Amino acid sequence: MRHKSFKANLCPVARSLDTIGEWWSLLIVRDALFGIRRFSDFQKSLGLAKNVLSARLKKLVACGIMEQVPASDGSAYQEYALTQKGRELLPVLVALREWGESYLFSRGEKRLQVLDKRTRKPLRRLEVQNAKGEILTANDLELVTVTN
Amino acid sequence: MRHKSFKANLCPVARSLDTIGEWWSLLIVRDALFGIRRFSDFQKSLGLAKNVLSARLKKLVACGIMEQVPASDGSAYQEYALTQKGRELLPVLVALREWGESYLFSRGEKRLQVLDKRTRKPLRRLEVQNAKGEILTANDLELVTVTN
DNA sequence: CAATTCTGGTTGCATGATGCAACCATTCAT
DNA sequence: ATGAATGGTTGCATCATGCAACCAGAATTG
Repeated sequence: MRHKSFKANLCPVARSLDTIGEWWSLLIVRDALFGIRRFSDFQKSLGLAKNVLSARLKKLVACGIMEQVPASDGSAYQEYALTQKGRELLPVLVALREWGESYLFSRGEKRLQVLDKRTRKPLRRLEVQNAKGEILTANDLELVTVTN
Repeated sequence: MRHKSFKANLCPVARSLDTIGEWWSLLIVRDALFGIRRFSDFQKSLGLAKNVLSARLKKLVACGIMEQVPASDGSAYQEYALTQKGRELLPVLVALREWGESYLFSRGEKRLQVLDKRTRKPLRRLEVQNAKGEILTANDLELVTVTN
């Protein structure tokens, strides 16, 4: 059943999910952020069906999140690289990672963690803040309709 | 076709998506963060099929993201409220919102924006930072396997 | 109090999404 | 030249989603 479209939705969350909310899309972006570029490498890393991978990559290219570029090894193949639009999904992936780390692993359970490459230290935790840097919860927020 | 399970995945992103990556789940959490509690209000706000809403709410309760509580108006009905685990999805929703605001609306197009209720000002933008507060890109990150 | 409406679901079914496996054309390596 | 690697496409079965109808209990209205 075709998903309901949020393309015309006033809410940016809904529009984001319309673009990257399908099963597998964010995992493809995650892998691309960590350097995967080849069709077969995405397929091997994720273990998804090639027909679905093909469809997802096509959509990510069509949405401007990824682009196809000549292979970096000089061969005749093409690779998939994130655009700036795609790279700016990093906070989404990091937020998902932090929530998952906090709540979806048992103590002592093996997991993949992200570190700052240079310092080998964990990242500072993402916090929702106001303009002055005060940490906010959902209760501190309101929704308004704007046209900027 | 049943989605591949990421329950045993070492990556927290994959585990998060296993829990909240189904179509509609994050929009339900978004609405709950902004105060919706009743089955019919979720259904009206989102416009999704009642059978899917019912299944999603059941899963969110089973995963400990939401709980069923007596209705706040004293009637015999139940409401759905986010747990702390659910409320801590706020940065995920804010990150999705920011990306969507940046890339999925045309200039001048009407949209819903989140403001700090007290100051009426937009939020500070989420940034991926290291422990010292330096802003990082994906190129500055590495993945390691840990057991903490 | 009875009738009607509201609420929170459950059920049946059709369409599209995902998973699996096979197939195929081009490119690369030996 | 041959076989392997690469990047897909295709066919089909199983599940996910959307739609609409149905239903039981609670609440509201006259």
